[in-house]
Amino acid sequence: MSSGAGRGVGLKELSAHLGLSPTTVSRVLNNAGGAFRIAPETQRRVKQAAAQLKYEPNAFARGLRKRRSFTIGVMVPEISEGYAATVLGGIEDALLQEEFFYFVVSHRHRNDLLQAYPRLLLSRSVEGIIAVDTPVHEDLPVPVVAVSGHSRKNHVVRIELDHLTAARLALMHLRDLGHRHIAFIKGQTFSSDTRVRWDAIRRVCSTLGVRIDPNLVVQLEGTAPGSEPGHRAAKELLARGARFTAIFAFNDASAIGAIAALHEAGLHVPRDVSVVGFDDIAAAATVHPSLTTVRQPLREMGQTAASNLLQLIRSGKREPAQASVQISPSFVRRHSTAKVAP
Amino acid sequence: MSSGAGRGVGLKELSAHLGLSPTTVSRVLNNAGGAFRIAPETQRRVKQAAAQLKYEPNAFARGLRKRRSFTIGVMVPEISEGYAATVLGGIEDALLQEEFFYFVVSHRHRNDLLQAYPRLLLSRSVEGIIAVDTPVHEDLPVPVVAVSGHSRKNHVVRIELDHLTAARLALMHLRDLGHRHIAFIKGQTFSSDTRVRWDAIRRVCSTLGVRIDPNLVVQLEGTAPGSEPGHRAAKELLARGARFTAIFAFNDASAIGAIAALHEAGLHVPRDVSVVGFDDIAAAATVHPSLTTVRQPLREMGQTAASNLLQLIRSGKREPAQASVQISPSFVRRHSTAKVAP
DNA sequence: TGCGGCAGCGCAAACGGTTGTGCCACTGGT
DNA sequence: ACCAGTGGCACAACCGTTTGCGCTGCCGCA
Repeated sequence: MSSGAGRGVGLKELSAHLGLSPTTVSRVLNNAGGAFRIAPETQRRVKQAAAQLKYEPNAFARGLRKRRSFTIGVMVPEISEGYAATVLGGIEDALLQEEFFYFVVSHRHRNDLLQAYPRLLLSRSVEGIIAVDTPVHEDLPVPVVAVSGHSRKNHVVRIELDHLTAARLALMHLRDLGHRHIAFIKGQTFSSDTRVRWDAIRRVCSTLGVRIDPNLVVQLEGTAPGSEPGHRAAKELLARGARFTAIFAFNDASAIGAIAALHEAGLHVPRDVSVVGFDDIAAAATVHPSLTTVRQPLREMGQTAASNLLQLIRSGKREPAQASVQISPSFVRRHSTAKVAP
Repeated sequence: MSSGAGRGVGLKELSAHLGLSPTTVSRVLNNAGGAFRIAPETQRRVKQAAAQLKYEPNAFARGLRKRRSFTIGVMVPEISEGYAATVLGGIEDALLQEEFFYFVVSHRHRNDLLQAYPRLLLSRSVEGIIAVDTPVHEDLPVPVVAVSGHSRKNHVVRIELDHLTAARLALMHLRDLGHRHIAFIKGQTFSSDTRVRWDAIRRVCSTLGVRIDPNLVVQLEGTAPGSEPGHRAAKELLARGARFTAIFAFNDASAIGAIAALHEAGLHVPRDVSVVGFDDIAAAATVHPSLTTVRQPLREMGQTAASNLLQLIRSGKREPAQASVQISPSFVRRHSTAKVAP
């Protein structure tokens, strides 16, 4: 009854208990002690009492007054998918040591949610937003960092893979193994990485002198998750009858589907056809044969996104120092690629 | 300049724009209109202006006054792992239609974080907590729902798989295929499901008349993620030299590792040995041979957890109506099991 | 004409902290 | 003995919404 009906002790109770004003207690606990000349002995008493009574400042009141929430919002297509979850892991790494929390929302490509969520997040007073593989339409009053979202907005920092290096890693590997007839599985049109990754492949191919046969290029179709679209794409490739000794797939899931299709056609991987994936998802190491792939350091991309956002928040400026941060892919050689048969 | 330095319009600006008091506007927007006799025409004007000026109430001020946050906290071991991410997807399904947001924290089995996070979440005024595969030590002043957390706390609602049915599905399948010598891979001691799942297996075995040979029981060891612990466990099993025709693994990851070990030993799956996994992770469908497994409906478990928590929050009582909610597993038959050779 | 009643709205005090400014007492210099 | 300077703390306004209560008219009834 004495300490009120609310949960925990408030600044009122604490200061009454100490015989001080809320002002003084607040100043001590916020370390305004230096600037505001509170007696060292008083500071000691205050801190001790706060610890003893387990005082926790009310986040609402503090946020209201200071106009800070120490919270950011993260928009992802779907949290349950490995891509987003891994990036979130990296985001969390960077945030929690700075005492920041985050809200996550999955828009599932629904347009109404894509419109509504930024506003809802803002009404929750987030201090910044990270958009993971998500387009940002509106101009927002807080800093925004995009991971793999190729937004044209010029005040949005983009964290993106160095696709040129990625393409080079895969294609040089295949070239060094002797492959000359390489087939490509492009991503679905709605996927934000499709275009930029394909552009990179074309540029690297022309640099390396690798010819791209239009007859050896297929595209993933449909929104089905997993390996099914890749399976279909590879079947179409086989149906065309053109000769090829290697496939560079858009991602690991489609590479796995392609391998299944090759097996069904009586072809052996990697003896008859080598396959290179992209992403290095968990399954890449466990499928048979294990997948040679270009690894996207998703966790690191999340970390980079979060620390960049925190920097923008601290600086108080919405305008970033640099509009884009490139992340380097690495190459994971496993057992789905081999020297081309003589 | 006119609308203030703050972000977005506030109740002040909106009411000034309308020539009304903040009181009236607030009442209309909160639908206290019926009780508080606001003219229908006025209500219309208010709502229209609010929509037009994109007014969003400040969550801090509202939370401060109403002592509600419309936010819950979710504790998981590690957000980037598929298990947690899938459960989170279900949680989100149930929360967002109720206008609730959630904070996620990953404790990574670190004891200091396990202690600190509940307090931190509370200081953010969460109205409830969902603990996913996470022990809850303290007695918290908000409702708590545990997913696969074998907590003894009696005021915590547990959402748990019906392990008895799960064991029955797998063991009846193996029995019907003719298997009599079944090996078991138990989970790591720190995993919360290990004990309860093993208990279920023992009970079902005795019901079905299946003998458990202690020499055919091994245990996962180490915190390494992925299939490595299962690989080691299966090697030990083989080293013991006892005859078996099937393995029931603790989870899909260890089943995949076990299959690799069997292959290395020159055994064919499923011709020589059948393998049943648990969970139905994404990789289960893509490994070779694809994995017969007991599917845990993780997303549904997340949904159930969230809607139960919301109910507790609404009721204002911390004490649940029922201490435990059982979720039914299903059985996914793929290609890692076959009839025992005659 | 007087008055009760109600429809329609506003006043001001919360909620729990932070912060610009002011007040008091003491100290030391001259 | 007087005043300036400073150390140590408190006053009160403020952040943006909600909410108990009260105020103003106008209408109807006697």
